[in-house]
Amino acid sequence: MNGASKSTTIRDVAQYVGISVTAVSQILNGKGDRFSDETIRKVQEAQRVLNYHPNFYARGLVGQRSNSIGIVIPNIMNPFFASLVLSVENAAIPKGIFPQVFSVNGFHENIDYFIEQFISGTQKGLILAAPGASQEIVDKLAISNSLPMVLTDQADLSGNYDMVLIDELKAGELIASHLLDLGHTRIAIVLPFGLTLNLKHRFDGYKLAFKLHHVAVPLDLVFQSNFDPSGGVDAVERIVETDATAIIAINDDVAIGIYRGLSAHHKSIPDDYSVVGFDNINLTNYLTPRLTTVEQPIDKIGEQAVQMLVGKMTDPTAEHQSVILDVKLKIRDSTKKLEM
Amino acid sequence: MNGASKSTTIRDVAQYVGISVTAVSQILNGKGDRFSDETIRKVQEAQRVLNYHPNFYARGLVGQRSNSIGIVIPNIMNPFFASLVLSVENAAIPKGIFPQVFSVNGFHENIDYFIEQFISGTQKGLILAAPGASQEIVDKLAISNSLPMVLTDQADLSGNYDMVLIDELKAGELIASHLLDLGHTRIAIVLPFGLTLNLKHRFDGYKLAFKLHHVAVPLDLVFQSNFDPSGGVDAVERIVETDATAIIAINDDVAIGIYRGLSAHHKSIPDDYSVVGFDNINLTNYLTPRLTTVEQPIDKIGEQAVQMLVGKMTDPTAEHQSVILDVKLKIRDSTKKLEM
DNA sequence: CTAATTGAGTAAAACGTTTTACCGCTCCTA
DNA sequence: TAGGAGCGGTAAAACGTTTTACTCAATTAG
Repeated sequence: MNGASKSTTIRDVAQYVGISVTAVSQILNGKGDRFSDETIRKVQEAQRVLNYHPNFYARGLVGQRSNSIGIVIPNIMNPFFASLVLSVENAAIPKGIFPQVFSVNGFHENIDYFIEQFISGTQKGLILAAPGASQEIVDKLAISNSLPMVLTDQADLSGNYDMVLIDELKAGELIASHLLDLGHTRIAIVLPFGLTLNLKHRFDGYKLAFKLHHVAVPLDLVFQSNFDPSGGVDAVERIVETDATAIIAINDDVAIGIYRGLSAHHKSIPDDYSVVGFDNINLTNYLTPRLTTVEQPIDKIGEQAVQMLVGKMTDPTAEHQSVILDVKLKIRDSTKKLEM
Repeated sequence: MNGASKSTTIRDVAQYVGISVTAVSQILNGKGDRFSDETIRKVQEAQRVLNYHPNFYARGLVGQRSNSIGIVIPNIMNPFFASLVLSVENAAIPKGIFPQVFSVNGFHENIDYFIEQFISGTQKGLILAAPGASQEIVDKLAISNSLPMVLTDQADLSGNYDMVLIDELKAGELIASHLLDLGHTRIAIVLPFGLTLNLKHRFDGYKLAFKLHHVAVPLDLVFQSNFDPSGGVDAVERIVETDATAIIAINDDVAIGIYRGLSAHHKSIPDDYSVVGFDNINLTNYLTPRLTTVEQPIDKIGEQAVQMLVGKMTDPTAEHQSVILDVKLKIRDSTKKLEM
């Protein structure tokens, strides 16, 4: 099966130099001050000549620590999660911590496997950004190895976890208020099929804004669809049958689909419909018209998550805490005053 | 430092059940047919009660294999690489192989660290999709641990590697021919700053098409820019100063920037400019107008890469081979006949 | 001249598994 | 009733490190 010849071990280099294994280990780990310069030199040379690389597993086995954290995301194709990964990397790598990405995608059946094989064991901590993950899975991850863990993009009421969240209520209110201020009252809302806790909060924010504006919440204009551009296209098919004049998308990806759907119906944004997205992914600035959307402070999210995780790793007994980050409405060209 | 108490080992389980370590190991690995149902049951229960999880390192140390392969990508934000990851996952996971993503992003300085700590050691093989990676890095990865490796999106002339490539020459020719057939001759070409080998081939394809159409290659219309949407915007600033009537982008991401740039200049696609992308990322179907682009058979790429890697892993002495996959031009709404 | 110190190095335990080779018992078959 | 076959199980080696506790000689201090 394994045709490759055994790779060189520390014993080989010890033998090559004519010295003990201990010495080699110490020297190669920078703890060999007490050895003679001559010996040190010879060991280093031997390492090069023999192309010796310490075995990852052996090393892990003895010193139980690694400096790697994991980040679990549901879908690598969603630009929001891609930026989240990037932001975590930016925060962690300068600290000497190396994140490893676990993109769970469709493979929910395999999450157990991931947990068993990779996450617990190799990772010293975990950032979980899997809004779809069931409580069961979350608990399993946490309990399975008392792994320090930070939840993000995912609220949890149990109080058992550290979390970094955004102010969903405010976000929802900002969006709806903006449209209401522009004179829209018949506002369609495109949601995914299952509402996670944070989306419920956002929805509460919408409702609050309507209440404050003394406008009835247009519950007849709430639509459910997939979480990607295709979902936006679908939703438009139903929305054009109504008297809606504005559309709130659950995220920018869906908004992109909405752009497409409206365009196929020869409807103009923002003349016929105002459209609002969520996340402020890179692309939104490149759409025509530029998309009005809510900016998540994604750099801060990554930074906070890493910081909290490190805290948890150094002191696992610390109290659980959560931070709620602020959001901003980026008003661009996809929304405009309703003309009567 | 480490506040967590020692986690339970296989020995604890064995002791709890009152049985040997061997038995526990076998049973838990599904190789315990020969043990009594009663014992099996007790072991499973003990595993649950004690919350036992095999130690990753110990396991890796003894059976030198893992069933994990690595995939190295330059930039997780680029949808093409995101889909590549997805396609590799789709091909690998059903085979029981679990890919791990190494998104190198800006951290070229750290690639050494990645190699030492994670890639060689834990991974049984590597898919390298890092077109920017220097020959030096590629060689280092390969030599450092005689790691089976497959290159993709990256040609290498040394013949030392397995590769899965696409027919860049044909791709280039298809694009240019399509535009030439539509009557365009003043065709702008947007390239990144450094030309990798595969891009050179593609450029050769462009030139071939011009030659076959007896049209001079418009070398004065070759522009260089960043590899992302911002690059497209920049390029447009320069292109609008010329007499170009069509634009070939290096990839869809850049094409999106071109859309934006042209829109800012109140130019219409395809009336004022025909635009062609590359990659056929998901989004291209959702743009308005829908983008004419070249489809990379991304599912096949992932599948091939995994398959070749597995081959290499089972027989590392096998000859190096490369496969070249076919591409297709997806003609959509962003290109049209030049009106005189 | 003895005792303590330093310098350069080593032996062996430990980490937690998997795997190989065995063991003893009971039951069947010739 | 001897000799295999199952059955249910175990002991111990091996994987490649790091780390702890030594050893031995040479030098220095008193």
